[in-house]
Amino acid sequence: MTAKRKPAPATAEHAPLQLEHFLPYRLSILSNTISQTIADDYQRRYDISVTEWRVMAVLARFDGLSAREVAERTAMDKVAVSRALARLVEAGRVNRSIHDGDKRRSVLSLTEAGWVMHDEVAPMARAREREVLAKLDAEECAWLTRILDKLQG
Amino acid sequence: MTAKRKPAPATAEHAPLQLEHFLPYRLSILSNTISQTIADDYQRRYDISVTEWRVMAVLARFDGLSAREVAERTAMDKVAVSRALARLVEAGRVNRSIHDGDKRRSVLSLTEAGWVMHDEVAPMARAREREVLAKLDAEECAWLTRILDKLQG
DNA sequence: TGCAAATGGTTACATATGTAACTATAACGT
DNA sequence: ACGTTATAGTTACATATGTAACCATTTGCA
Repeated sequence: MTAKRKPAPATAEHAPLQLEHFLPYRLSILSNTISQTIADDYQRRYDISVTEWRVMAVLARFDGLSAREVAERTAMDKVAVSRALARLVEAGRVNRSIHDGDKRRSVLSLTEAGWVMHDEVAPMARAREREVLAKLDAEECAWLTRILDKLQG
Repeated sequence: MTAKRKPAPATAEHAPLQLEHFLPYRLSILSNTISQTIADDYQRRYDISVTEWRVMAVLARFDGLSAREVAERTAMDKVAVSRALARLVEAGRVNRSIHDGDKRRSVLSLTEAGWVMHDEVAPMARAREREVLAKLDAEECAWLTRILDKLQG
């Protein structure tokens, strides 16, 4: 029977990565787990994707943005935003009109239905975030914020 | 001209999320940025995806795993692993044979070519991780590890 | 003016990913 | 031994995402 789970003989020479201690890998797992947990709350119920929800969240805060501005604020690329908007407008959650002085730009805002959905989803999202952060004490929370700031800056 | 960038009038009642302070969102951006930076180092050069690289990294450490065991160790689902393996075997980077006592199982290991590539990519990945962590001081690094442990546990 | 370059946005294509159904083999209980 | 159930892995389909090419409009400047 073949040897199993035994480190490869050549380990020392080859210095393989230890994925479970490798920051990019750990972040990726953590991020996916958390985002998916939150998305599970609303994806089925409202038939909406994470990217669409992000667009709505931005429009809830900043009324009248153009698609490009939405892209900036969500860190999505313009194609992804265009697609999300197509679905959101189709579903009657976002209103799209044309900018007065520039016919290329759209002017975007949530519809009444969009607001209704937003007001149901936003508290759920916040609650999930609290659940995650509940695993940390106040000091750890503060460090986390600080660390994220430094890593992203 | 339409008002722009002004918070929506109904902000108070609707309590929109502030994406830039929302943990799941921040993690997602950070994780994607870092993973993509590393992937840029090898994707073009070796024509390999992040998932394929992860499979190779695991096989570099644990010789003779089955596909299911690879899936466990990479936190990928079995379909993703199956697809990654198909490409890796095709490209001559991974060797697949059948388990002695169980014809369902595969027995996987890196080929010589797989090792060569591994030995070029692994140091680059580690170097990128160091670049990221260089933004933090020793204390912050220690907290980050501790926080990730708690969030994932 | 008027024409090249830039910008906002969409479309088209290729590739990636998730879910469910499927095949083959093995394990289990009678 | 034998039918049921579980497991390893692949295939098929639908959906998502990234890249490049594209149209329309606007800007900059000769």
